[in-house]
Amino acid sequence: MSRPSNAAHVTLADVAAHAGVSRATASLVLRDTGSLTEDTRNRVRASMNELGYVYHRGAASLRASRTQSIGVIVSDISNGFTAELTVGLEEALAAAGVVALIANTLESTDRQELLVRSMLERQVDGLLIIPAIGTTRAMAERLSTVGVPVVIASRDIAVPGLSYVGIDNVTGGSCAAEHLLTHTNGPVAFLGGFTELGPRQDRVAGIKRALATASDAWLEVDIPGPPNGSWGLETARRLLDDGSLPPTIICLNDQVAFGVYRALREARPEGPSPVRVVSFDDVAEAALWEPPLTTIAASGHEVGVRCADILLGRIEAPDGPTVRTLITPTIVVRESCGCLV
Amino acid sequence: MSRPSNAAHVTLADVAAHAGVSRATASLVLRDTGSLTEDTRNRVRASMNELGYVYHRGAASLRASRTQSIGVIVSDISNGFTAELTVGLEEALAAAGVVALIANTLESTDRQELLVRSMLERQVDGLLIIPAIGTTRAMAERLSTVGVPVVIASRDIAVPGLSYVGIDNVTGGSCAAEHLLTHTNGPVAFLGGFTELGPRQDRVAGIKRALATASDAWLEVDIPGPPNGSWGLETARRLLDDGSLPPTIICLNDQVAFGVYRALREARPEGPSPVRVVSFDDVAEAALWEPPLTTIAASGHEVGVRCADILLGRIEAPDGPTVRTLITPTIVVRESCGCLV
DNA sequence: TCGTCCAAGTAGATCGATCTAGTAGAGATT
DNA sequence: AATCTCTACTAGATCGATCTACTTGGACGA
Repeated sequence: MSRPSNAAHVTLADVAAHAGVSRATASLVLRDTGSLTEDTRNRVRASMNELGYVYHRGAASLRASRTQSIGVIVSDISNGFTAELTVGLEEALAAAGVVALIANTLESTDRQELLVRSMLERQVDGLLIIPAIGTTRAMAERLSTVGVPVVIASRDIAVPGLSYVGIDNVTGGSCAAEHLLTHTNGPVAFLGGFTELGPRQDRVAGIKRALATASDAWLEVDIPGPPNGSWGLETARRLLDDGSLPPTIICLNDQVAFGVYRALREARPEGPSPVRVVSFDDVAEAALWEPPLTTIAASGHEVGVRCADILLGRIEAPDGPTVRTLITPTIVVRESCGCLV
Repeated sequence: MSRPSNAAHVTLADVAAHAGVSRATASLVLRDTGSLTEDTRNRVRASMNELGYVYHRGAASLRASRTQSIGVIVSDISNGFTAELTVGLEEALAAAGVVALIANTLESTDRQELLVRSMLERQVDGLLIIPAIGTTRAMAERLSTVGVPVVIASRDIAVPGLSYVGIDNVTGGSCAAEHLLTHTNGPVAFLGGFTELGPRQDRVAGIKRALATASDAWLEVDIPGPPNGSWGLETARRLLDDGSLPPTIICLNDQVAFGVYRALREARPEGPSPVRVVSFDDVAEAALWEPPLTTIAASGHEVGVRCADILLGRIEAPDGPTVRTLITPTIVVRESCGCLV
């Protein structure tokens, strides 16, 4: 190979000199614009390959208006829904030749502010944020003045100037409750989720709305908590000890439901419990669980694609309107709700 | 608020003028170097705040050697181990003031090449890559000439000039098999994983090594496949139909094990099967599963931290040696292996 | 033959920070 | 008094691409 890898740094000027054209012409080749003969383009491209030229986007961003990148700041990438969202986003952005640069706040608002700064320093063309817990309205308002389009995902903070894409959790919640009402009644529990976040608030609101239509069912237990299996396990254990766990349970997500089932098995090792459980998310394990979980599925992928569409649109037309989109979830009926047994 | 948000763009020159100093001085304040009075620093910082100055890293990267960012290119961010790895990495980098820019190849080598390019165009100070399936040695060799330190994680491609951090899967495999040998014998199955990837190769190697020490146990079934639950379910169904599923099963990961258990439940709805299963990863659901999974746990977090250390070290000392680190996994004994029942 | 138009390409200023090579002035040393 | 050192600060070149405003040479119409 004739890779001149010891040359400190190959610039467009080097390429231009090698190809016998001016820097301006080489630049036109890079951006596939201007009127140049195909022969010139090929010669320049050949020189780029031969010299191992690497585009210097920082230098370009001094004059060009776009960097073909958007910043993605998520609260927790290890959350399955979030991961799925970024995949949908990246797929949709790839078609437009835009790269997503992802970073994690780990639910720290300090880190969130730092990452927003950092992304803006890198001249991203747009910003997608899943706000960390504790993000205040003031912080969100500041985002509307950063100079690039911003989309908030998953956790709603309604602020003028910011677009929002999320799941219609009110419908999700009522959907869960309505399904249970078709074949059960009595006290209902809702377990998990942080009260300061939209998803829990909306799901509970939807559940209450649905239960209000029935005279013989009511939300008796409503306990907030972390959205994971170990919290679900501990909490269900405690309620079982008290004898205060209703036989109808709606869990914030599948993870909490897994924990609840573990507690039920500990309490009754001899066989399945007669509880009815509905949860949210439909992670991969939900279908494999014993019993297979009835769960409210929402497509993170779809949310991601929608975010990409909005961002690309607003980058194209910065004065366009901000958008609010809710993706409607669907119920996946399996066995945990009790109706197929 | 006195936010002059309509000003097109605030530059260091504007800040300097506002604070009554030169651009050079303002730059020294930014970088916290040089000898300046505390009074001058404060005055400049006040001007930055007042004018809403945003650092332009692209411009800086024309002259400065560092961008305080490293590119992270992963094959699939929705994989729990990968997500955990990025979290460890980001935590360790944050302490050094370095930002990780993460992107997903979705297991496409084309996209991988594109993302490597894109990261280099952005002048990242280092690169962490979990190679996509199908990454050739030639591709990896090209990575050693990119001019910044590169660390390969998880999927080993031994190439001079590249560092590697991964899990000691040979030990993991032999550990799984040795544990099973303490209370079972006969035919063993290994299910899942792509043959072209190191993790499967190494785990099988470790298993074979351990089984070789026993006269009454052997690897009878060895089927590669995607590392997910639905493949595990289908494959176990097929083997059960054939009557060729050994009662001792090692699964590539917990997901595959979940699928296998689903198939077992379908086949014997009346109660638990007498199989012994060990898998890898110890995802959150493993402890909640019925039966709780015995699994080989490896810390993605630890791998991420180690990668950060190596990258930061090599950025500091570019001529330092490349490093190869293996993190030793540990077995988490629960009930699926049959020994606690 | 002249003027116009167009395709193909270029020179040089420019973006915003950083770096080099200084300067001015105060205090210490001989 | 002359020299040296040190602190605090600065002018101007510079990084690598892009953009504006040209030039050049040929084709075409009248």
